[in-house]
Amino acid sequence: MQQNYSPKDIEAAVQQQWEAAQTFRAADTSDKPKYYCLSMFPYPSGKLHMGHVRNYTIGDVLSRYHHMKGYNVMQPMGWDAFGLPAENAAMANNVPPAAWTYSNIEYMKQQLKSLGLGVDWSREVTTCKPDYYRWEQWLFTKLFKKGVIYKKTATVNWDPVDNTVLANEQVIDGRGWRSGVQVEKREIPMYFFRITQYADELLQDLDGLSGWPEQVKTMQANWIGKSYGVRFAFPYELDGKQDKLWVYTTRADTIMGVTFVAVAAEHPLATHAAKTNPALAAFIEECKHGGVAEADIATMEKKGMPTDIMVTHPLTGEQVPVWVGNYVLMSYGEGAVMAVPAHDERDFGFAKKYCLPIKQSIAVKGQEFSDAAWQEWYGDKENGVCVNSGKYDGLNHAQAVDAIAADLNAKGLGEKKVQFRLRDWGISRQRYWGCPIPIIHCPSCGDVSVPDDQLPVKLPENVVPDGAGSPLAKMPEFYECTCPQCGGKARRETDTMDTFVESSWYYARYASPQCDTGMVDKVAAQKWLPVDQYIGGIEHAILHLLYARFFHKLMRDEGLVQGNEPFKNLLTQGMVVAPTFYRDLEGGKKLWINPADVDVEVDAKARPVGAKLKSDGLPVVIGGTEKMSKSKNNGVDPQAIIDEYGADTARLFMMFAAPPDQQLEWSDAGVEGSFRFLKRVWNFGAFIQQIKKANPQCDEDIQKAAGIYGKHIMGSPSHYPKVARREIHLILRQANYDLTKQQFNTVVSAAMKLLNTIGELPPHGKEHFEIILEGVSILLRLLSPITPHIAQTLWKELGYGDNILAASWPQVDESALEQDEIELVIQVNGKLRGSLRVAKDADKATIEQSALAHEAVQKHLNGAAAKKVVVVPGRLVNVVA
RNA sequence: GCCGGGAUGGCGGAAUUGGUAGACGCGCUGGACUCAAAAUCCAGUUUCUGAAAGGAAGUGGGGGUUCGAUUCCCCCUCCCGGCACCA
Repeated sequence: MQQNYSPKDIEAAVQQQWEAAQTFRAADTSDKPKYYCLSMFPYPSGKLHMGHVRNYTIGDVLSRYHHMKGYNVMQPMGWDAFGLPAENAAMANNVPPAAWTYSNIEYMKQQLKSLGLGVDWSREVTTCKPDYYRWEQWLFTKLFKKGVIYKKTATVNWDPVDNTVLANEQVIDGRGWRSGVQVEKREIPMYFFRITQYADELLQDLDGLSGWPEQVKTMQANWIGKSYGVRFAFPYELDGKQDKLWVYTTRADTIMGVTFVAVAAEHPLATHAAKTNPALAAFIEECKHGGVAEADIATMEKKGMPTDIMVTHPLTGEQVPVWVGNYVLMSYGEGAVMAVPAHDERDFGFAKKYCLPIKQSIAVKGQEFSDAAWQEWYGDKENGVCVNSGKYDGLNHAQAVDAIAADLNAKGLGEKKVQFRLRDWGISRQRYWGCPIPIIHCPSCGDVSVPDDQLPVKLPENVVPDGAGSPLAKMPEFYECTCPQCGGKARRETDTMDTFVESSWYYARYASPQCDTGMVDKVAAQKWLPVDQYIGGIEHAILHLLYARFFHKLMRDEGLVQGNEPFKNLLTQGMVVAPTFYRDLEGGKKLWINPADVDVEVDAKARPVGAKLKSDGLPVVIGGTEKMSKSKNNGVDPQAIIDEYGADTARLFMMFAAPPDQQLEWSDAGVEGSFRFLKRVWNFGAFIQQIKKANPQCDEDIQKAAGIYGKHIMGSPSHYPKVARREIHLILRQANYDLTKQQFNTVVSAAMKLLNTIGELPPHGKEHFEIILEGVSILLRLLSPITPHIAQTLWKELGYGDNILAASWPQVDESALEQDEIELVIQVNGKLRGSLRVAKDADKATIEQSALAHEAVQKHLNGAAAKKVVVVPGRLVNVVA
């Protein structure tokens, strides 16, 4: 065993042992219970970032912990390989996305291996390879025939200069990122997954996901947004024809307060009115400008313009004006809304702006209705009752909705309706680097899905896109084809699928990654699914996780998988953040400087007072602490950390710096602290080995061997063996408890305390030495999932066994925890005033008496009698003066 | 704007879920070792007050419940994630 801790040597050696022994091959047949541990697979962007390191370390810790607990663990890895960045890189470097992607995968795979992850690489999955996406195409054709996939138009961001559809990310302040020109909304045909058909099930099944964080379930439930309301119509006559304008509302009780109706710019009524109204036509044109992102639409200034169309209020018969509003979305609900300024915040603002009438129809007892008071109770569902509402006066929310829905129903103008906020999932993308949609457009047969025997529809891999629409649409050799039904000339669909489709089912593919007879091997899927533990960033809380849950249900309904949910337990990890530094440049721009190139100056109390660039010694501005990103140049390259300190240090720091679900702040000093701890572990191991080389059966030899080192490694001989052993097992108990909570930062704390404790017990003789050996064996096993290389090396070197992964997980010896006397805290009026030692089984009366007799209590009572004494067994006594 | 989180010493964080606030680590200060530095080890380190013993304040801000609140309730501020074509 080397005297000095050299992670480079031991990590490479241990990784070779694992590889040679195929330690992490997951057995399809095993007597042990299975544990499928899945981390969200990476997008192969080029190199690993800290977020990856954090994600995969958490997964590896859980995998190794369960391995040692006796589970048959499967931890697979793969590549979410289709996506927009590959096209951007292709354009920048003139390399086909395929070549760029494959070379990134090659490099990142080496990086993942150097982290020492216990991954079963024989199950690797790459989504841009035909053997993967062919099954996605196969499922598409099944669902298309079933009607779960259908075609309709949808609104996209259109760049009128580059003539291309833009992703929301490519729209900056309403302008195309390359052209700089204002983007427009455009309607194009797309294929949709009918996810709304599963809305109720997706909502209800959240209740069964006890292993998911509440916040994620709440977000998903709100996203699905089930609401109970009323769909009803305003009849109208236009050009001599009778028609109805439909709206949906959850506040039918306010229907008597309607003073106008607002429709989307794309609504047929708006289009009709604009024909004879140039100003309105111009406004509608203006509404087309800007992106489609909901956040932009929700925060933009609410604007509107009247049409000359009037519709009839379904209950009062009054004439109500129709306005066009830029905040009404055609794609949501009916594309039209009733407006009740008195009882809706947005309508109120709109009515004030355009001087539209405000008609109160709800009142809250004891409260005056006025503009000033308005915000307090305008929409009060709980306490409000109808007023100025004729026959509905005095009814509360629920009663009024019932009565109004019944009356609308009787007139044939409406009914109660459950509605979801969730919209169907549009998956067509006008991009090259994605999975081709397996549809053929035939002039006589229409849209025909590609037959099984013609799958996969392969994506050509040698193409460099040019940023002006999909290159596939310019490749006759790709799109020219014959109709599978009539054999006539036809055109292949050139759109590709949303990359969320690939990531919605990869977890199932890992069960049988090489299966070439189906999407999954049903037996293997049944064995491994559901995923026992899924780990990934909180940013995926809604979209990815909802789509994957939806896909699981689709696959279930195809008979491919069993069970209703794909992920039993979910851990959402926080982001990795770092400080930012910059200098102001001309034109308001900023030059972002990497933290590694900056020296921070601190005052006597270690508060940062300024920062200087290392290279020129001149000041830089200290920015905020933000998510590591290229744009803020505050990323720390994990490879540099691994090269300098080793994977174990990187992993240890990641686990120690913050609980897994919270944001993690990068700190160079913290990394050094982690490294220091591992050095101390190593040095202590070397020390123990020295003693063991003497005769460990003999007290004198142990003492002599300890003497060789001059002194024991740390601390003073302050501990009696019984106290030390109790401490060791108390620490272990805490660590085991924290592991069940998946709170790894305190598990690391426990390991540090453990080393401190055993380091303070000098090996003066056999009894002490045996406790130290027990403590070391617990320490190494606690560390093993987190820092596997050093733990394995010391485990073997110190003669505990050949393979620490085969060792059992340490158990608390309850008998070591027992003690005769316990210490109670004494409070007076809830404030700490002293402590009291009592027998562990002392009764309340005795404790009360001793507490009242306590010097500090006497002092604070100042001669008066205690009003009350609260005794919390095993914890404290509170005397109320 | 809507939905979901978060805020505790100079810093990252802990507090077994209503019972000793600040575990563990970083940083800083002092000391040992050294010709010196690094490394390592030892001691101290919430703030104010005090020579000390002690006392007081204190978990983003304001209110409330309780013998007792970082923890529960109400209101507010700031920061972060998501918002359907980034992944």
